[in-house]
Amino acid sequence: MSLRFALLGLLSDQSMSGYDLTKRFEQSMGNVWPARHSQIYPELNKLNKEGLIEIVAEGPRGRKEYRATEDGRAAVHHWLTEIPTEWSIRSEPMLRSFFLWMLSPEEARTYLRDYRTWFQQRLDGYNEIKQYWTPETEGEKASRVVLEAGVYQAEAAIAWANWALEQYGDTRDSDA
Amino acid sequence: MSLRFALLGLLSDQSMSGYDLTKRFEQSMGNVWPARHSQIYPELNKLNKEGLIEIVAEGPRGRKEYRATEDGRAAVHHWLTEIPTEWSIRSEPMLRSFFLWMLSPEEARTYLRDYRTWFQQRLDGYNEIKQYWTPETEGEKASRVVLEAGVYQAEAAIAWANWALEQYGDTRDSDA
DNA sequence: AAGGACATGTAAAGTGTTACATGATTGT
DNA sequence: ACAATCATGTAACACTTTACATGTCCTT
Repeated sequence: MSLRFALLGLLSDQSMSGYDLTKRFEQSMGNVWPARHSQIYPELNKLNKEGLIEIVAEGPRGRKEYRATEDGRAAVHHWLTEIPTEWSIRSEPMLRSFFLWMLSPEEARTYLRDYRTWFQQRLDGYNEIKQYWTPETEGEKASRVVLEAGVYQAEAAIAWANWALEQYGDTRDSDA
Repeated sequence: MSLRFALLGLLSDQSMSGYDLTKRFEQSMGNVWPARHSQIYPELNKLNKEGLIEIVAEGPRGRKEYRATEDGRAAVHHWLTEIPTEWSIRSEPMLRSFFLWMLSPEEARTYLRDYRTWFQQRLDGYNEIKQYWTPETEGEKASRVVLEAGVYQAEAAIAWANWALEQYGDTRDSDA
């Protein structure tokens, strides 16, 4: 169900095509809710048939630009306020960490350094965006708040990786 | 693919039945990779047929206790060292946060307070476990390291929620 | 004129959830 | 005896990924 509300929410803020939405998922949105174009396009057609979104413009190459209807925005509001949040998350990096005991200490440290590096790059990317991006729409202002969550999470992930590296016998601070 | 390695990893540390594994997922493992018994039992039968796990004991009510074979442990090692990690995660709470601009400030604050409360309860639970649980097997020692990741992340989530509450006009520190 | 980006779609396979289904054992 | 827990399984449906499929427009 979440994908449809993700699309409705994005189309409540700005009108966009499926192609634009796909890029959005590849960039920011996919960090918390991945989706491919093969899932997005059929869902848009469903939402359109249900009257939750409407076509506001057509462009070259069959491009269709959608925006959420009043019903669509109401559906997002209902979801946010009445439908209980699914709190549990799915994280393969953390799943893998449960099994670090099956690796040699050196292999485990390699994993933890990769983990740290990945989040460090995220963090660098987020800070870059913070520096050069000025949110304009209401949706972008909220995205800016979520971006900050990414910063907090990445910093926590890096701090944990450093702590875990000590547990796995890392004394140096290589690749920090 | 991840579920099979989660099961193989758990059964590399301790022999367990599908029922035991299901409880494991309801407790610790499900925090990072949820799974129900209806997914676990068929996967165990597949792993058994493939020779990656074997039955070590049978008990009352058709209980079957499994453990990973040498091949099974090798499969986990291969996964951890050779198969690239899927870094992106799936988090409905963060997805919802993208759309807080569609709520009234008071509704947004309610969501953020619920968010903070949920992570605070997680954190309390984690600290409780840290206090009374002494890891014994190698797998449990690694789980202890992952538990610490939960602590870091919950603390970061709470810190972010407090920051976000300020953005959404919260001055008091209610429900902290 | 050619390559890359734009643009949309479907089909098949794989993964995950909910609901259905059954029965044995243990503790009170 | 009854209730709770233990214990396993399947079926239908929903969601997600990968692969297939097609064609247009823009820039150099």
